[in-house]
Amino acid sequence: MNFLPAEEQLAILERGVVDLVDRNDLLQRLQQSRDENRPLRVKFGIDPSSPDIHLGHTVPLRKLRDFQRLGHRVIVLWGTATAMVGDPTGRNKTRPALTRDDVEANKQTYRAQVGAVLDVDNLEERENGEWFHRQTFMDCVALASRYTVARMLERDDFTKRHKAGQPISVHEFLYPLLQGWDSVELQCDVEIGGSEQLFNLLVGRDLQGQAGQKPQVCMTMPVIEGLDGVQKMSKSLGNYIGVAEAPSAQFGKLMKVPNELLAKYFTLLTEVPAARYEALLGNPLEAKFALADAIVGDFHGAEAAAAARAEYDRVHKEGGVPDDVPEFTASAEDLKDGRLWLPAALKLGNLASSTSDGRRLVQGGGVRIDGEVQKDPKFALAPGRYVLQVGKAKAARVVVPG
RNA sequence: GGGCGGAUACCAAAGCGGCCAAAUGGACCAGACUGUAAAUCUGGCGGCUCAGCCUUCGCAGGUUCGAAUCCUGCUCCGCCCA
Repeated sequence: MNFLPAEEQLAILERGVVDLVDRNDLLQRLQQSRDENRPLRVKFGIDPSSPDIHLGHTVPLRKLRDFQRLGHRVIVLWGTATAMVGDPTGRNKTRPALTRDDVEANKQTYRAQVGAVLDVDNLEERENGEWFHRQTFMDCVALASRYTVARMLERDDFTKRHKAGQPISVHEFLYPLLQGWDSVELQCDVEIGGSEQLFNLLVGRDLQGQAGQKPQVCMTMPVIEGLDGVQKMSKSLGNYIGVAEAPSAQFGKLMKVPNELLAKYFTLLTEVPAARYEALLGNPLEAKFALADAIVGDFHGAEAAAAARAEYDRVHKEGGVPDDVPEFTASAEDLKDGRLWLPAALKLGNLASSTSDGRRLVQGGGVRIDGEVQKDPKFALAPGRYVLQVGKAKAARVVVPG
């Protein structure tokens, strides 16, 4: 492996980074790694606590890919043990307890999706269950003795909760220690995490130092906001863009990203050089097309991206009907007098959550049949084939049997 | 262990015997305006072929012509003291 000069590597690795503890240390290690022709060990922990990954997760994954491309050793650490503890960072609600089976199942789906960013053939995969599942309670006590309450309380969210009189469970103090211990077990040179993870990453440094290892470099990446532009991207908030989603779905969602977030999305989710996208930002619409092109192209290829764009244009510019409209056929018992009541059709096609909802949408003028607005809630479809649309993005094809 | 307070729709939060499917705000959905987004305005936001009806206000009973509102028990949660 021929490593690039350390400074060049650093320039690539620094893009988009929030915290880097510490920069000089990283530079030196890169230098040393090059001199000794030894790749750095770079850890990223994933708790398989939810089954899907979205663009937010890809931010650190992309950083790992940078490391991977530069010839370093990327370790994906599956938090099979920690997922069961639950990371309290930034949460005000207790996570639902996961079973080992849940964790394993989530891990498998995650894994497939991680491949969308990382070269999975060139990856060290580990699980912290390897060591934590076999340790005893006394090991846990020993680990807990390595850190003080005062230091734990330094963590921002602990401080806040403590001051606000909100409860902090004892096991929540354990989480950073477990995560930090992973770094000791794996002898990491670098650990990557979201910016809210900084404290946890720093605990790893301390524990490594105590264990006689050279403390790891900590690198944190920004947490990206989702489509609402306010809250961090997350599946449960419904403001996410999934890695596994279809090209047209991703494209459509990317076009809904708030303008203010464009620069951030470009930096963190694409490789478009800063000079290029900054020039584009003057025209947010064009910039957004470029963004969607880049990202969809990344996951699905340039051709699929172009097709998604063409479809987007057709639907949004010309008021056309999307491709791949799901089709469903009404059954005899859905019909009344041989016709299908429109609100019922909307419900059947998942365009409305209930017939009441469907009725309201119709009355509100949000429903089109073959492109024509139909505002009569009593309207019923005669036998035939129709395209039903609710708003711009939602559509379904219905077949009413004759 | 003792004392006090609370549980209302997706969230927050009014309501405290009929005028309550339940104020208000946020989120969300649709419409207008924009070829993106934002801002603004409008409508909607339990279910039902719906000018009407049905099921909701932690859970289970009860009092009343009538309960989200009163009573009893239960569950859960928060705060304070120890």
